[in-house]
Amino acid sequence: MSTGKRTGGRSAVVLAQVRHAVEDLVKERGAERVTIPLIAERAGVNPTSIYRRWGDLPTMLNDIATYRLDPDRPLPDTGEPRADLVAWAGEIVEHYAKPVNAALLRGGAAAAGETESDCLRNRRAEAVVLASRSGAPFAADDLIDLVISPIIYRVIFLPWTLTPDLAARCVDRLLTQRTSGGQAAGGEVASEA
Amino acid sequence: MSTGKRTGGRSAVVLAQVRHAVEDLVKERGAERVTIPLIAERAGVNPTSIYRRWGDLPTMLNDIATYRLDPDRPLPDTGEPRADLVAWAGEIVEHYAKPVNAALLRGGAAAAGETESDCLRNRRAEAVVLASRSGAPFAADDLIDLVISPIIYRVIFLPWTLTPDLAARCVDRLLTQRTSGGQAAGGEVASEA
DNA sequence: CGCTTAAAGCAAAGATCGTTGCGTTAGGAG
DNA sequence: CTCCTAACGCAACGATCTTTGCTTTAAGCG
Repeated sequence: MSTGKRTGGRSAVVLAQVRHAVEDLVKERGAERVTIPLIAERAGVNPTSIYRRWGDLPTMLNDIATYRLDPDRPLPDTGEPRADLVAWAGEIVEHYAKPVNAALLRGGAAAAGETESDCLRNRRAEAVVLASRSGAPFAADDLIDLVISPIIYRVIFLPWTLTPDLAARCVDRLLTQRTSGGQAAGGEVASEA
Repeated sequence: MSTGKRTGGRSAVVLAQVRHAVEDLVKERGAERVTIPLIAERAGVNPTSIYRRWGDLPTMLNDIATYRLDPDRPLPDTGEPRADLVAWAGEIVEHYAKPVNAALLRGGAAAAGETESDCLRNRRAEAVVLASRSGAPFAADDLIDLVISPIIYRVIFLPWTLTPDLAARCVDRLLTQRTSGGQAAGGEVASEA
């Protein structure tokens, strides 16, 4: 009885149905107008199952928003830094350009705050990895301020301004900045990775 | 009967009490765990009044988050661009460094999306003004990407990394960036101002 | 100082949500 | 194949939340 948890079969099906329903409803009504009974009905699942698995709505939204883009997808690593960064940032833009994922992110934002376990923590962990590659002329904090932040801000508040070139624009700003003083300030933020 | 609306006296008092209650409760329970009856009780006001005035919770949260920092506060204008920008950005950082306002912002984020009437629209309008001052070597979009975004991102997801020098760091990045190609790309975003 | 009516209070009915106890289904190990 | 039990379904209850019709208060105007 190694784990005791059940991962396959019915559980997995229910989970998939619930995720699907959440995405649908969040897309068409906004994260704030979604309720658990609503999701359960759409998913063809009993509300009790949802309550037992997640406890409450913010938790569920944050959870689903977190594991949507990646379990352990590999970071681009062609040896060409700029290309890798653009590819990475582009993935994020592309992902959140879909209204479903944007709405989920907004829901996750509402649940963020005190704790570090918000739905973007994986992204920050990736930033730390990218910034620590040998020769990277920027710190993880720069990646957060210059690449992640603009993308996420636009996703949440100005989704209609998301363009395919946003990733490249941000990366270029990052790489052409004078590494003034800084670079020693990195890693203080996402130290959990 | 010029307007028909009532702005003074009791209405104003109720409004103030409600705002106060919302801020209290959002601070101590998080925007996601606040309900209208709860607010009404804390404010010493009848729930019906709130339902009638705002309709529902997301609307109210967004509304209160919007008009908290400024009706028509004047933008810094000393003639010294860098100082003005740092003062402006500093106001924003200082404002959202208070947990109350950060929590409200998260609630507003959840309600944002399709429409432009989110709780940061006034900030973007200010960015347009600042970018259009004669001689400003940046566009409104740069101000959004390099100053507003990093601040807001940290407020929502990494509030404990908000430091007093953040404003200056962002402004310096803005002013030392090579105005590469760009500067013609401004104003497409917050044209409502 | 009265009139008009926007906005708040009150109370009760209706809808929705979240919890809990118990029976049923089916994953996983032996 | 069989047993054990994690996870789901069902049903009923209690606790909120939301709406609605009516009454009361007081802002703004003549």
